[in-house]
Amino acid sequence: MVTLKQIAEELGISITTVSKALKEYPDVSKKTRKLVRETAAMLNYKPNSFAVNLRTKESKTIGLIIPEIVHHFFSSVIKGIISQAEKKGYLVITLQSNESFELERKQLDLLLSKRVDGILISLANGTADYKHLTEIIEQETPLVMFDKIAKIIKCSKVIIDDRKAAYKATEYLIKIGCKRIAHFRGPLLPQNSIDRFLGYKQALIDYNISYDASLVYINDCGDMSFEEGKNNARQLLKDHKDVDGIFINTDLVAIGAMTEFIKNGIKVPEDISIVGFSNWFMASVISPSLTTINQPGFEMGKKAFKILYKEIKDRKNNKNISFKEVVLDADLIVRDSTK
Amino acid sequence: MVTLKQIAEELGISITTVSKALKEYPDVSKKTRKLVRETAAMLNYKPNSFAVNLRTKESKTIGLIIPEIVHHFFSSVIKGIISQAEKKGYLVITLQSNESFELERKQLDLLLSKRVDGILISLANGTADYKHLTEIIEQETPLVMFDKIAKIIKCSKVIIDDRKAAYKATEYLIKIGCKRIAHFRGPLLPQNSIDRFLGYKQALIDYNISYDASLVYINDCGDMSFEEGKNNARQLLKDHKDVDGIFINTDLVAIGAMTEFIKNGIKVPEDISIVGFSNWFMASVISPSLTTINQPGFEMGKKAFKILYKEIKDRKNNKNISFKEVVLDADLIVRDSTK
DNA sequence: CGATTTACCGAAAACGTTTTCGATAAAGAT
DNA sequence: ATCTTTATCGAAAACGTTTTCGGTAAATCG
Repeated sequence: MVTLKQIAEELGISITTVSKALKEYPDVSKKTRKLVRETAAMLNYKPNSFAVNLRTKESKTIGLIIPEIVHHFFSSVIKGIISQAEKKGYLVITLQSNESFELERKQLDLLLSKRVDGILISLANGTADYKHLTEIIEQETPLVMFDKIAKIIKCSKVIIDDRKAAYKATEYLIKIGCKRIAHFRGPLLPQNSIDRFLGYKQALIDYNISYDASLVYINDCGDMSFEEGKNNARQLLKDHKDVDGIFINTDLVAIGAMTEFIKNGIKVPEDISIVGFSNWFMASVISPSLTTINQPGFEMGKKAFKILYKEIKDRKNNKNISFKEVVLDADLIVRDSTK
Repeated sequence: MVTLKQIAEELGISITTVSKALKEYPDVSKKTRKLVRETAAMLNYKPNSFAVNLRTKESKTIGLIIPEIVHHFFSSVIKGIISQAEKKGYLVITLQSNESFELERKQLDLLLSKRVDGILISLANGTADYKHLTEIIEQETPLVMFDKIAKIIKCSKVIIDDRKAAYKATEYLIKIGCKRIAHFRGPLLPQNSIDRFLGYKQALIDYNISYDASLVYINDCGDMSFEEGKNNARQLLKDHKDVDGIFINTDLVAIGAMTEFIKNGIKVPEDISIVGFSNWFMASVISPSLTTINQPGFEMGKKAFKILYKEIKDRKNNKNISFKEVVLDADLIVRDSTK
């Protein structure tokens, strides 16, 4: 591997001058600058990033922790982050927490010891203790959270308004005439599930429909989502034959449920209207196509990186940083699963 | 950030001894070793990886280039790679080529200038020029290719036997009694599409069914896969009403096609048997469930990293490395879309 | 008791860059 | 001719490790 030293020796000048020539310093003559550039190109010189990192104390690398890679929404986010990072000359190291708090903490430690310039994270479902996050902030490593966040933590965040989106979904069901509306919700812990549930509940209340806890079914939204959807649908048919609308936490669960309804001779949307959540691409493709909330993963990833980038830059220039909280639009997309 | 120097000063000993104590060198007494460990823990010392990298000339980081992140198969591969890399203390930087040759080359350059310890790559569809790959090998950076590979390049590879798998799929259609078997193939370039087509053709020949080029339809397998499946199915119904079996390059296309058949009153599998490729998780979930070839993405990722890891280690110890070519099993999974 | 081994420690070089600060020579000003 | 400015360059320190190579003191041996 060719170094500055070798270029310097080749030309009989100092390392300093070579370095400066390559970095457009004003105190090196046009002639030597040209000369240096040419021989650098000739020798196929590439700066040793290890040395640059050590010297400049930054690696132009950020860390990313997500709960699960094999997931349409999260892989969209990753794509958004990487595409935006690339534009700014940053690379991204991806790790996954597998929805485990312990792993999440470990991965965070890993990233810190690698001294990434900043960290993007979407929390695991189980994360309720935030010490590992506050430590990062105290260490002055820029941190921005997205989608699955902890509201208490003082850092930038980019999210959708889950509550509002759920409200919109439920409100739509009400407006098309549904009287008895069930909800398949996610796990008890992540804020998103809670917010979606609260949005659902609020809409009912605002439109004078009494809230009935027995109409709320829980699922994990894990690997077995589709099956869970089917199971919940089956159970619902037993418990409440009068339900005419369901707002479901996740598209895949919704599709599972819809499949089960159709299999049992229940017509969608004639007998039951269904609204999902995510706008997973299969939602537009199945039959009947699924009315759902669009969760803009790609945009979320882009925005999250942009904010992180600004914080990294500001920190570098000793500007005081102010935390941002961006709420992305999550629109209702009406399709054929609602009448 | 606390350094070796600070620990040394705290204890009134040399940096050397601190470093050695932390790394279990034999020539430091139990007492000082204990002392050093304790104060290091107390001060929350973390080695500066930039300095370590520079000194040891390795970053414990590998690069990964894939054509597309938002894709079930590839995200499974990523997951396999990351999970395995983590076990060995490696982090992975992910980039995507977006199926563009130009981008692929650029990303490769990026990784090289970051001096990753090794590179994993799955080629873009358009890649036909391999200079950028041979350059890496000449630079002695370990490289292993997976799934979408270039056979000519001298490096380790992990793949499935696309041809054999396609043969199995087609053979199965023949054995269950299909007489007129169509094929929806992928683009002309990547070796996988070619091999799957060749496997299809070979099976026909071996079982004395004449190959009819008009029964082969092409699709891009891009974002519009589902639509392509529908379109091809529609076209097939116009052109060849006598077809009773189809082997389709990708599950999503297959599902699109199946949807279209069912919509037009063609019964699957009674009228037409369909075999897909990938074993995308929706394949088991739709109705009728899809017979398909299982493409083991997670295992492929794990295996690819394992091989890369060995090459990195061998290179470090100046052992001569021998390239491996691992062919993973890709079994036929029989479900309800074939009679 | 002298010689040799053993146990423990530290000085210093090296990795390759960036950046500060001085030095020199040429050019310009008076 | 002297003084000041400008243009151009390089020495050297620093970033924080790792590792080689001696060196000293204590322990062991004959």
